[in-house]
Amino acid sequence: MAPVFALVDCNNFYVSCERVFNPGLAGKPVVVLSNNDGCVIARSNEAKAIGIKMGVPLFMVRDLIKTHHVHVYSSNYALYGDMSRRVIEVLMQFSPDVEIYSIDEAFLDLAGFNGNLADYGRSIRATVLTWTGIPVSVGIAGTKTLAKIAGHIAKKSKKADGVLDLTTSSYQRDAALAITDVEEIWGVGRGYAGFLRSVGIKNALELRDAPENLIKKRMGITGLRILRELRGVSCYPLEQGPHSPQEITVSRSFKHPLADAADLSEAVAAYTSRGAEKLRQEHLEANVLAVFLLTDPYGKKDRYFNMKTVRLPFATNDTGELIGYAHSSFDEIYRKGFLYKKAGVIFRELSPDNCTQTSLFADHRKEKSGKIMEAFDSINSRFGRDSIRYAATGTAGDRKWKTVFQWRSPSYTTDWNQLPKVS
DNA sequence: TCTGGGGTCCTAGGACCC
DNA sequence: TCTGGGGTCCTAGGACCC
Repeated sequence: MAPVFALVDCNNFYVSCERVFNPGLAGKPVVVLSNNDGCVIARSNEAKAIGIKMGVPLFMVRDLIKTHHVHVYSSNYALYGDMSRRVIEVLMQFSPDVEIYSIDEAFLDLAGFNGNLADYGRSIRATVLTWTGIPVSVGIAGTKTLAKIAGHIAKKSKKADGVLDLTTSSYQRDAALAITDVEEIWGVGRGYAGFLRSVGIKNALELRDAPENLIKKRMGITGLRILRELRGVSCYPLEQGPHSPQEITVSRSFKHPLADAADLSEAVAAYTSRGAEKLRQEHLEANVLAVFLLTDPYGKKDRYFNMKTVRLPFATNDTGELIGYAHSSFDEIYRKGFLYKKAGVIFRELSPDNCTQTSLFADHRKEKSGKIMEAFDSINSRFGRDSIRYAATGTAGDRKWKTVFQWRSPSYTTDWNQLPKVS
């Protein structure tokens, strides 16, 4: 059976989430910002039309925002994560095989579907909108790369109105490829686009018809796969089921740079603690831990970056143990005299937390740690994150490294105290 | 004079994604 | 003054081994 993929992509997802709970934002320019309200990471169509670019630092568009009365929100990941889960739930009703690709995108396997695919796509779009309030676009094709292209056109084209099926006509498929610039192709970023343009390949149609060896030479196996997917040969199957991460990172920039080891080691402890929670959530343990520190990468002078990686004597997800190792690593890379802008912790070589055979000593240690961590997590899940935490993550009221969210909307769906009020 | 070759593992860096 | 966070995969090169 020939594969058929539908890509369902939430339009301007974070902005759409804000609009669900604040309908007054409809038709108005809206942006959502990154951590510390640093950059614009989501824009409504109106904000795009004004010329606010993706990823632009807030201070560079202050004037635009003021003159056009743009509504500004800090990011609220608790809200977006919950809305994403709701969208996925709806999609599950349309196919038993759904791959959650990112917070705002999913692939559906529609290979077994008998009927009009475009109609089915329109039904998906209408249902998601009714049940969650989130507008989506749907692209349907024989490979994931072609489905991405279909989705992209579905979103922009007035005629498509949110849904495009490229499985029915090769004429239509070629037309879609011809209007897709190389930089819009999934897997082609700035580097590859520069190369492709330098050899005269400007759009997806020209890439599809390019010689394999030319592409292979400069873009490796990745390039070859893109080319084949454009030709309709599916190279990326639907990936389903519980996926286990290869690594877990927790890192943050600081609103204001930090110099003191005391502040930085608090931040490192807090990131380690958050990372350990993620490990336990995934039922994983880390065998390797890395800590890194860096100064302002945009700064001209006194730049510093360092990372220390250590292999742990036992795989663990115990917060206290991990903080101990993280602090030793931190001590090795911290240098007095620099202004640090960011710190982070990475866990690697993750193994399942159930079946590690170690030693008698380790088994005893693990049993104790497991019970403590279980209690720790259940308290925080019941009373909110950080209801209890390790003293190493800071006890003073002013933890200088804390991320700033000046314009955060309430967590309408995940916090009893912040439910929307109807009056 | 003539100085191998292949495999594996690890790491760093590049490129890309949302 | 003010510039996010968290991932994946691939490749090249070095170390090491036989």
